[in-house]
Amino acid sequence: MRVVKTAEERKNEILDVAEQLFAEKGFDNASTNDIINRIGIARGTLYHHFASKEEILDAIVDRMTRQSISRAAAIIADKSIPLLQRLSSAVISLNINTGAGVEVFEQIHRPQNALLHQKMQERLMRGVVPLIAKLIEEGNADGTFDSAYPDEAAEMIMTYANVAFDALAGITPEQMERKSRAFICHTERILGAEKGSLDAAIMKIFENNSPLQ
Amino acid sequence: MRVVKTAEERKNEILDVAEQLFAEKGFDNASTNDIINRIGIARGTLYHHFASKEEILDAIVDRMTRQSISRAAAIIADKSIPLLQRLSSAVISLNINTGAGVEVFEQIHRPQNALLHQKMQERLMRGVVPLIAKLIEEGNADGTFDSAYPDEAAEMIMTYANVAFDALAGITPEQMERKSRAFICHTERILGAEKGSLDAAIMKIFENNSPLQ
DNA sequence: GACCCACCGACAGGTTGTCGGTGGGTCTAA
DNA sequence: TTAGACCCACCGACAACCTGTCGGTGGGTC
Repeated sequence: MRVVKTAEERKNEILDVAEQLFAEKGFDNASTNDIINRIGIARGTLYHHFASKEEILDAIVDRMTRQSISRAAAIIADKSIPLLQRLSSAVISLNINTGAGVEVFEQIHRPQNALLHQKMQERLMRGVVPLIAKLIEEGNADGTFDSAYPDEAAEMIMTYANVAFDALAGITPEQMERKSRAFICHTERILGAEKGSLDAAIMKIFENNSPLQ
Repeated sequence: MRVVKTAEERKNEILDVAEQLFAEKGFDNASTNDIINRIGIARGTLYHHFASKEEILDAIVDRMTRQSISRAAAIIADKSIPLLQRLSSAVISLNINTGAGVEVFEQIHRPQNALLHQKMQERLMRGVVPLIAKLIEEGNADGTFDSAYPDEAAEMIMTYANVAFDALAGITPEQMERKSRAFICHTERILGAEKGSLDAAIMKIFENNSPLQ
């Protein structure tokens, strides 16, 4: 029996299942047959809504990053929060949670998902770096920071955050602690912030019970 | 007429052609048929020497990175060269030339080669970061640097160098200049080196006519 | 009752990896 | 010096997938 849905409804259904499958098996190993079988639609239906498998991937990346970026943008724009706390919250929000569930997020970093990972990183970077750079300029103006290269500083900080806090598999809490401390220290230095100032801001975030969103 | 070669000879032949093809068309778009046709061997021959297409990719990554890493290691170990110059030379040598020709190197960053790129980066990082970290410790001891986290500092610097100096396509010389200056400035800050000290060291390298090797 | 568009599924043309068999080169023994 | 045995690089047909195409169909709406 043929089930008809609106294009948008069906598209989202396809993206949901594809996201699941790409996370489970990797982009290369998950086939379009897997997708249509799990949904129960025909081959032609899938290709009626998406021109190619890669277009499905792009749509997923779009969906996943859009949410993260707009959340970070909201944090950054909220001038009622102290500058250093806005910076920390934004960076943390991007790396703790990328919009999807944790299992999905964990699987992204397997070699089979290199393409997905690269596309997500590129998209995230393109969206967030300019926002962070603005924040750094704000800090330059009020004396919190002393950075001659706000854009490049933002790029370096975000790049490292993205890459370094990727492969968390099999890391001990002590290693994680050290890694985080090092990241904070280096970020302070890059921005020319007072030593310990960022660290203090982060502490304050975690004192409030809602570190994110 | 059947041509017989030693296993090693044939393996290298396969890797040479595969490297060419992956660079030309990308890992996904270059098929094993392309490889065997260009060489003029049968399907079975290729799979007699390599268990899978991915194993071929791994072997190529291995070959390409091994050379770069050992060159950087040689520079770093040469204590007759001033510390700051060793650091600069090593980092530059890794990013200017990754062992292969320029055309090959340029193609690595296209989306189709995400897997190759990721594998190369991981391998390069794993090989080089410990060496740079040792160098930083050396600088800590003699007062050139002041770094509480040598490993993480090395990781951050190398990560950014790898990622940032990847997508050079369509960048103007001015942008490149600015990007490089920013990178040098941030590296000095991360390492706690005196301002301008790294910059001076790099200038000296380029005064001698042989900046690399 | 006509029209639109989501849906269908067979099919073409490609892919990777397998497997039983073959023959060139070498080593040994008569 | 020659005959034979053996090893292993080589072969190519084949199975089992894969992605993307296309002419056709029917449910819902106007």
